[in-house]
Amino acid sequence: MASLYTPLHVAAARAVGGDPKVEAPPRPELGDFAVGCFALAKARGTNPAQLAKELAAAFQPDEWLASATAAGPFVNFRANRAHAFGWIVQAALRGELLPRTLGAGQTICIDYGSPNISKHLAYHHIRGTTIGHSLAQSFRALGYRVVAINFLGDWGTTHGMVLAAYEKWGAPGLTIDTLNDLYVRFRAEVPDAEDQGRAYLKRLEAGDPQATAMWQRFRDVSWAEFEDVYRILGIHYDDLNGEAFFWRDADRIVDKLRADKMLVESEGAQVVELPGEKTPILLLTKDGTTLYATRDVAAAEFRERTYHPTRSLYVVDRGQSLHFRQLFKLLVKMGYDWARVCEHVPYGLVRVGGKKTGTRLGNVVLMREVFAIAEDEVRAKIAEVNPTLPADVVATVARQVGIGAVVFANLAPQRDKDIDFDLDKAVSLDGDSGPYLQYSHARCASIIRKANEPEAGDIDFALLAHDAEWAVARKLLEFPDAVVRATAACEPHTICHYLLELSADFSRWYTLGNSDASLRVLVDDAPVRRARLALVRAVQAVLREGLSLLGIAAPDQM
RNA sequence: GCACCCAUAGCUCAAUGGAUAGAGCGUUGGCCUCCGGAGCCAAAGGCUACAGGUUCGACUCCUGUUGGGUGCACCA
Repeated sequence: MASLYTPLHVAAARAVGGDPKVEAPPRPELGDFAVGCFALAKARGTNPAQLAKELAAAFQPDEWLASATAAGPFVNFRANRAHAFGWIVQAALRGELLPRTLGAGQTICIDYGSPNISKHLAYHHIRGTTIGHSLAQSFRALGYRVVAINFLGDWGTTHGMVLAAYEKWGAPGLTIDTLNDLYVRFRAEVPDAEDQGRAYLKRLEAGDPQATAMWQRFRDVSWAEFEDVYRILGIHYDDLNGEAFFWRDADRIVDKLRADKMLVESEGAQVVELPGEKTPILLLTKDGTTLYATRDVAAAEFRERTYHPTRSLYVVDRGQSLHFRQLFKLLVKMGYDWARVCEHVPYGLVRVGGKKTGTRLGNVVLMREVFAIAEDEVRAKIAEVNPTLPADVVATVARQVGIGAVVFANLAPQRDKDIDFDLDKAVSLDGDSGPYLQYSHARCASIIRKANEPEAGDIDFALLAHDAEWAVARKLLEFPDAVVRATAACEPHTICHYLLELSADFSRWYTLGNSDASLRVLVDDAPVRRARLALVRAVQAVLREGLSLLGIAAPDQM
């Protein structure tokens, strides 16, 4: 089950036999594909270095691979470049580098974003939102059916508190700012805020029409603002059933647990003891109001019943690990064997000043503020380096590139890493950044614009003789592996780093033309120009799709 | 107290158990009468927190220690 998504990888594996891993050698001068002979030698009871030597000696060149050499326990293969170029460019242009049917017939539920209503979208929300969106895009690209779920936090004691605060003080117009302020003030000034919140929740769960109408308005106001942000980020949700959609299931769930003798009363609340857990999981308060665990059970049942997913992902910060571990154990205890498809996909905190942020902690940085600053940075940069860009293009590009910078900065580190919020870094346009990828793409587009010639039918790829050109093509071959690994491990950052490498290889090749005009793409020699242009088109296609998998736009100029 | 996560260049981060641990930022020095310099090249910078273990091979897996972060019943 090695990662063999191209005919060249398959050829290398076949030359060795068995089911080997085909990887890139650490240095290109060693070859294009490497296969370690450790496992095979062990199976045959021979020495890996000796086996590698024999395999290299027995190697017969084919249309894909030109030669094989043994290097210690590795066999290194060199591609038949001219033939490989043709396949790579064609596959890239047709969008066939990725295994498009890998996920055929499989459904992936992804719960991500899922903010609380009546509260700001803070900067730290961007982490889970962008990770989830990138995973959704990547699974879709591989042919999985994806259900993007926004499990809106629109029920519970918190919202009882906002309603109670509104009743107490009112608000100067209903916006998410005024609602957020109500919540913060209520917690700060009312000693028994939580009790009052629960009392109001009880009214909601009893069907109080006034309370329900008010709650609905708060939800609508909140969603309108969230939707604006999702539009900017290019996110579309398939399922918007928030917590409020599920609280009515609590009675049925509790009754079932009681009938199955799992429910225990502890300190007046309804709980379930879980194997291996010191603290039980709470289902109902002593007032009888529902708790999030109960609503999560209902939501999990709904997702299984409605979508029957092969994987059901919860992209939620690491702070909720314990909750999800308990939730999944509860599902198992309830006899749901489908609970094994549920996975918590945790990510590290976005810290400010080394500390966790939160509405209650009062140290939130707003997402829209960071976006605005990023856009300003881009506008300033454009004024400096590309002053002739038309004003309407500037407006669009400033947003695309500004957002690209912020999104990339959040996707590039591994999920588990905590991130310290650093404004300069989040909006950086230089170095390993979203704008660098976008810039590489825009350069490709610029060359193609300037060439102004149709994609030629007959291309002699043997004319691409420079190592820098081959390095680019070789890197294109790694695109499928980067995307498959991203989905398998739920780690979008593998795509980020792949695209940085591709852009770097492209830029290196491109820059050769600065000192040696014969190495430029747009040379007078028509056959050479056509071949190089085809390679540029292939790079552009992969950059564009790769960026889309990250949820980042790919403007043609910037 | 218990649990989970993290520790790699001055800083921010990479590295499917494999070959000489790589980028960016910052520092120093180069490269466009330009196919877009938001770029490229080069130099300098490492006992991969520490100590053991597993194996042909460990930044990667296991155990312990230290340091930091986050959770641990009526918030979500």
